[in-house]
Amino acid sequence: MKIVFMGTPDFAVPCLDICYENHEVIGVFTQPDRPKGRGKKLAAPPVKEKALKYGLDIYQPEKLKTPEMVTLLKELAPDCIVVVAYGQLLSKEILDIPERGCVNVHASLLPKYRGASPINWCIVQGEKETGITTMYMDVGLDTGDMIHKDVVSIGDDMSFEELYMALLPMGAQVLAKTLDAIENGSAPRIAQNDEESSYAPLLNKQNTMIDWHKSAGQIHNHIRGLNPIPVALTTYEGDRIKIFVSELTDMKTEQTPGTIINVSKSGLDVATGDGVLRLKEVQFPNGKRLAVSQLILGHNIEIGIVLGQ
RNA sequence: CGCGGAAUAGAGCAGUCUGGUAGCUCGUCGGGCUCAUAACCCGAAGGUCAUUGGUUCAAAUCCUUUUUCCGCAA
Repeated sequence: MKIVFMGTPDFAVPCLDICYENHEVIGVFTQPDRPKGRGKKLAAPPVKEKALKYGLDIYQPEKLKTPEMVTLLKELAPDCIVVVAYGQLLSKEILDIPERGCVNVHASLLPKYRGASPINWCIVQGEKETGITTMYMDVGLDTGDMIHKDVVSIGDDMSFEELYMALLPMGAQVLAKTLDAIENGSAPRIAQNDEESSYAPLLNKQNTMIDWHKSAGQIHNHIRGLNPIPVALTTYEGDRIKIFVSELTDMKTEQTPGTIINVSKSGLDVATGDGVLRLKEVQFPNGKRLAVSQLILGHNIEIGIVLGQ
């Protein structure tokens, strides 16, 4: 099939590989280069880097919903448009262009966790399993009819990073299966049950701060679901510190939530709204990400200090 | 040149403001204690104080060049 591929971050790259290997990619759409990092350096999205290696035609429109882009896509005349974490919505006009429809790869078991950060939210909410869903796109946000679904289980201490690495190749596998089915006309159309849907909003600075009044289990999920991006935050004596890894304990306490009740090589034991959570890996300002056993060699962490104040 | 911070032993840090003997906690090595140990005791090795130039009798410390790293903001 002739495919137009739309995608931007790392997660979309293996999907581009699959399209390139099994089909004819006649155009790649990705977000424009943006100033990134500390200086102001212009950085190309990962999908663009890979498309350049393949020598594919690259388009980076600021806005996709323009008459020029619609005309361009009509001229390209793809059989199918594949969208993976592109970052822009497609209008009805564009959705109607490819004869075999527009396919989206989404990193959750739809209709749950529609939206921008499904992988993070699955862990934060303590889900036991998640997966990849492919669907025919419609004008809604991740609301189209589903095609294929693959499931992966989530371990109790699995971090976002680990789950992400598991889903990365899976996305490409499911996409490959889906494209084959579309090509030979055997792709199902399974409507989503909106009653069961939930939404995974983009994570921002507001919801990365740890609320120590929650239970140890909830905070543990929060920390591992945000590790390493965008990472759970709290404060220590006014300094913002990042928390990467935590561990559940059997301990109980009546201390104010956030209070450091013990410091050892094993970690920082912190009181929560329900139970005690042991912090294993943290990062202080100007410092590197450190295991607590390393941290306490040079930092004097005082018992009794209350985090998050 | 978006804003700010940092670079000191293998690791994590103090010392810099106020220039004057290179320090702490770990780790490593040797020895001791112990039924034994990641525990405890004694001892040792290990630094061109990131880099360039300057000021000074004297620079980790003050001024300056470059590089790298971190946080914020995007």
